[in-house]
Amino acid sequence: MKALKIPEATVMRLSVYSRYLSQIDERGVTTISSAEIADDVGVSPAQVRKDLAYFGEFGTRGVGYNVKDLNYHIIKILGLSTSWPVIIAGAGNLGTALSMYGGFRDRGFKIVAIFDNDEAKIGYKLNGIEVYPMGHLAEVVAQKKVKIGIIAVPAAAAQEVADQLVAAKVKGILNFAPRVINVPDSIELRNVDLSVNLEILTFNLGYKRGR
Amino acid sequence: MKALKIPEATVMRLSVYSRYLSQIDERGVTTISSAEIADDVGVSPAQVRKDLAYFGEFGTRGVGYNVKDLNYHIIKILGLSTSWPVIIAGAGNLGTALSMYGGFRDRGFKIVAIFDNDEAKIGYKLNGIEVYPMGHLAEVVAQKKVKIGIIAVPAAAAQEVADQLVAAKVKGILNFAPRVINVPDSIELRNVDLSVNLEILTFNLGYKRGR
DNA sequence: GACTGTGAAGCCATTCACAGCT
DNA sequence: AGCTGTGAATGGCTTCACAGTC
Repeated sequence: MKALKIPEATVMRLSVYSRYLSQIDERGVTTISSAEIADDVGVSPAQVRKDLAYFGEFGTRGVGYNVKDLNYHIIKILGLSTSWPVIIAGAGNLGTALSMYGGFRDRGFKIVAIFDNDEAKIGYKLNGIEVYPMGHLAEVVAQKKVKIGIIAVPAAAAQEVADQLVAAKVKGILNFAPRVINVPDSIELRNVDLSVNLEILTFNLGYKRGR
Repeated sequence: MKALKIPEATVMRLSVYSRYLSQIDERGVTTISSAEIADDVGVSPAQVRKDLAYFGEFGTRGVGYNVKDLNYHIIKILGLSTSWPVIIAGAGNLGTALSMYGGFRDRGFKIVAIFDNDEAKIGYKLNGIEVYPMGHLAEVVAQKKVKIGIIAVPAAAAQEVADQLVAAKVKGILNFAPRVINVPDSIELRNVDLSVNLEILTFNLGYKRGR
């Protein structure tokens, strides 16, 4: 149970399991089996058990898992036991939507500031979060101990903003701009290209007729 | 070149290659090698060639690939040669952001309608796209020959909206609500959970110190 | 000489199947 | 009896290495 290499797919599923456990916890379910989890989130029962086995033993043989307890452990594994301050670069539609997105808040992320170059937007509050000029980025990151930055600017500005985030010493970047950006290896970069997902959909619709 | 099983990872990368090729095409680059593509998008050269090999031979040995030509073929493979009419369920922040997202339009997707239950929003135009009441969903889908629906409603309403999309006979659904939803096997469903991506980031920040 | 296309090898993730608990 | 935890087997994706072509 040491820090072996954890497949990224496993981490992704843990995140999904956790949200699922929160759901059923709200409904008052106290115990659940790997088979039920698997069924509801769409994976195999062995997969669920293997994923958890990377991190320890959380179940009871013959019984299953305690919902609250398992969720607590997964949240801890994912590093979500403490709240993460996050900033968003770009106060356009996507940046605004992300700043109001409940799914972040529910999971321990707190958007502490938004940055934009548009004079007209600066100083205003979006959903209670102040919009600062891009020039203040490094200052706010340092002051609020921000480790994660979200890029929600147009593709053309993405690399420049990424450079500023790196200079401001964030540790991780979530990039929503549909552009390949470069950062040092020491920075965790994840790209969320929204149209990639639509394109996989169109590919599948056209291609796998016989499944 | 029959319809073998294509790895989803391959399709995802093709989408990325295509966007990358569009980028360098704009800069006037006419020829490119698998090594350069690989380097810039962050995969191995052999990977690039294998991905393309599933669909044919698009390069010239000793030379490389013609940028425009290769991009044309990938776009065709992804099913993007013709424009896809798409609808969005949910006129909240996320729905609005998605309706204005340039990344969709650039790739051949056309948002033709938005649906919401909020009386106040109905009839208005968001970025030139009319907002209809949810009740009109099936009608608009049929009339505009919509094959793809995007779910951008709160988690609590996601399953109900999914059911309506299925009833309206869309073929594919892109779900942005952070909730597990169920649809018949014949429907292509893809989930984009925005916080999953942040959570993989926090996991990596906490876990893989020694990489 | 340079770079693609591809069988073979290697590696990693998922599934199987059963021992181990409760 | 039921369900977890896990070594072994399987399957699939990625990398290697080189033959083929320009």
